[in-house]
Amino acid sequence: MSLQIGSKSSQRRDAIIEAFKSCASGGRHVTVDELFEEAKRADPKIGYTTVWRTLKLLAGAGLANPQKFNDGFTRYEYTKKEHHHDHMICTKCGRVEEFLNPAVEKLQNQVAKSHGFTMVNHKMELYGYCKRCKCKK
Amino acid sequence: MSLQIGSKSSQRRDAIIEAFKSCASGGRHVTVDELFEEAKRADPKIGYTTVWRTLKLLAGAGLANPQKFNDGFTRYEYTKKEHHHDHMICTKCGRVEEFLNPAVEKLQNQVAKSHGFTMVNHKMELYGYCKRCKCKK
DNA sequence: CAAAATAATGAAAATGGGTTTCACTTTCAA
DNA sequence: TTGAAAGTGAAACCCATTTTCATTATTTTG
Repeated sequence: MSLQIGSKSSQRRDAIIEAFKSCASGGRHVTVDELFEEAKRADPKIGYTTVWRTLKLLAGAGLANPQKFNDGFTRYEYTKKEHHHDHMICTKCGRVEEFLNPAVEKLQNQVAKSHGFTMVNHKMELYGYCKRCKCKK
Repeated sequence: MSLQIGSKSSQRRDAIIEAFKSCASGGRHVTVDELFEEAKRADPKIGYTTVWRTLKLLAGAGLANPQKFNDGFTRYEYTKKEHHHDHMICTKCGRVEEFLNPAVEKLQNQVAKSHGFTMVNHKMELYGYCKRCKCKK
């Protein structure tokens, strides 16, 4: 039930991972602080550093994916799935939606190739107003 | 000859803008520090803060475009041209190449629309090895 | 042209997210 | 049981960015 990451188990770490899973399962992209707040509800003694370290560990293990958008914060998404995807970020409410468009992916490869560029990675972000916010505006 | 930005002219500012133009004209994406170094060659008394402020002013005036890639630095590109473009970043030598692919742009709009998203802005970055670095690897 | 008003400047300090340190605690294997 | 190894958290550190403030340069005004 507890994800083995280091060589020793730890209730705190488990709690953080649990919190991360429940917090980020809906596809949410959480910041360290957000997860810290969430984890404190399970155990108020948990410190920021441990949350940060746990996210690093998860990222190292391929279970969390760090993303940097334009607001300066590093956000982590839960990656049970391994498939690549891109992001749509609502600049009003902060909502992040994921999407994957094979045609875009293919085009990116073509563009890279035509420039003699060996692409190992890429990133695409659409900024604007999500379905909900576009009305309220 | 000197770009009027504030309400008073300033030799320092002019020198910084000159440096930026020569520095970034080749399409280079310069950091504040890089421009600072360059500007000091024109006038050693120029301070970092003034360079930073001038870049802010230029950005506000639409003459410089701030970009954040994955290395933590803000880079400014010179925008005489208003057209949008995306970036290919070599993770080895740091070289940044610009490109624009109309098909990609069109697809991005389609993707956004199909998600009920009103896109006001977007960003695409390809990370990998540029023509030069791919061989040396 | 002198003096007052206003803008620009740069050194230094503050900010803030991220990362490391270190003394202390917990876990686990022998 | 016990001590070596891993985990923890508070505090310190890092470092690009931003703000502050006393000083300097430029412009305006009398």
